[in-house]
Amino acid sequence: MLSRQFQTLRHLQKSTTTTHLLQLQALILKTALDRDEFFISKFIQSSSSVSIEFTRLFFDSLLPLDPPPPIFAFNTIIREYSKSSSPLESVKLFSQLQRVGLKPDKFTYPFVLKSCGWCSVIGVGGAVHSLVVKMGFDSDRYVGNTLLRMYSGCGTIGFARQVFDEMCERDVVSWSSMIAGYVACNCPLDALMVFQSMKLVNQNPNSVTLVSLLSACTRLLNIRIGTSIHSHVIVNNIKLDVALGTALLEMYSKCGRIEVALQVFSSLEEKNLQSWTIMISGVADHGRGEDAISLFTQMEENGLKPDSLSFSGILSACSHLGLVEEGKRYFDQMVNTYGIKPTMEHYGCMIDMLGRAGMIEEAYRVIKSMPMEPNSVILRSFIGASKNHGEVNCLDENLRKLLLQIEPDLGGNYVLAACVSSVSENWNDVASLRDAMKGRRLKKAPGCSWVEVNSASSGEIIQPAVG
DNA sequence: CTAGGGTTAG
Repeated sequence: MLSRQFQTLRHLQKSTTTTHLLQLQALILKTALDRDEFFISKFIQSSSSVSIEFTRLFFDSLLPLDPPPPIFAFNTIIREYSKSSSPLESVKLFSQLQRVGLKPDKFTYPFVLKSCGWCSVIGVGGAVHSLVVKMGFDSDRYVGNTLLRMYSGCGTIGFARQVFDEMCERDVVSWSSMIAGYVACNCPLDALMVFQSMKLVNQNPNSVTLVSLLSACTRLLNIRIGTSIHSHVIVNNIKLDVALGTALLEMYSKCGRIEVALQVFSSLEEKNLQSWTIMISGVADHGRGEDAISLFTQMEENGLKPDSLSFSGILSACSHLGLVEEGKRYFDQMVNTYGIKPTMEHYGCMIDMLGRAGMIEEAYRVIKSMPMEPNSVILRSFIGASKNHGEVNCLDENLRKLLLQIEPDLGGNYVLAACVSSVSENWNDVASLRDAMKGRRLKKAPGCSWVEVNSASSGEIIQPAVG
């Protein structure tokens, strides 16, 4: 029997089509392997990489059996669905297993909760949470940690925090998940405060924790804490893997230390698409367009395929450096060679680039060719360029109106609109400008509400003081 | 005879 299983599984490894899989299914039925719990799970696991749909058909054919498929088989297919493009199927299977009289175990919950977080279905996730508590699985660390992630994946960080606070034991994963959750919902200061508590209970951060902390520093533009994390890495001999290295070079780059970022970048043993892209955007943001182009070429030579964000970096470099021909070439390459659909940001770079170069008509043609309505950044850039190049007379009035319509609360837009409006209109009249803005509350620039603490003993990760 | 949780660009 064992050799038969082995043989069938080896066939499975070679299977690439559903026809092969159907032949295998016939074989399984003939040899009664569908009664073998161990085999079924292995089969589900391997065949779902070929086709999850087929795997489901196979699994459904087992459902009417008596006894029903073992919980292990359910867990396996639920896990496979949580990794697939239709994670909601794992939720359906979760209720189905209860309908055939089986009880979810401590492995079932993490898989189904992962799907809930992925699909952002807080309703289902909450229901599963109640079940977790009712069945007494809330003391399981894995279950607790996936609950936390489910809530933060659903954008409900308060619930995530509540799960975290009520956990009876927290490990480094719980702390890292909580910190990552705060970073993801754009509360980097809360992330640092969680880390402060983490130090108080003597829980050591690992490299995953540090990646999230660096991300928090990047958002706060806090080079001091970022640097202290770097020294912690060096003092504690923590390996600079791709994730940590990329987070570190991003922190330096976004905080204006482009030279240090380049140093970290070149010291990385392994670089992935993200490392290259962040480095390219970094030098581009520092006005070093030639370096961006050279890095982009090196990246392609290293066999990496640029994605949508890589092109954002290189296009913004072209725009800042006024490299119109290169920019057009990259845009064309993106669409025609790599088949990437341009986003608002890509169009923004092109329009900005053409506008700065005084190619107003061509920039206008790009706006008209966009499949979506231009956003305020693009409109401001284009209207500003028209003004700077003295081409306000042929400006499309609709674009000017559109800007005030989609972003009526930004005062500067009225100034810009007034500058490019024809004299016959009354935008230049202060009274009517005030009238147009009546009742509008203008946006204030965000301020920094906290003060740094100055204590940089090496290896010690410093903390912000909350003001 | 088997399985589970956390990380990076906007």
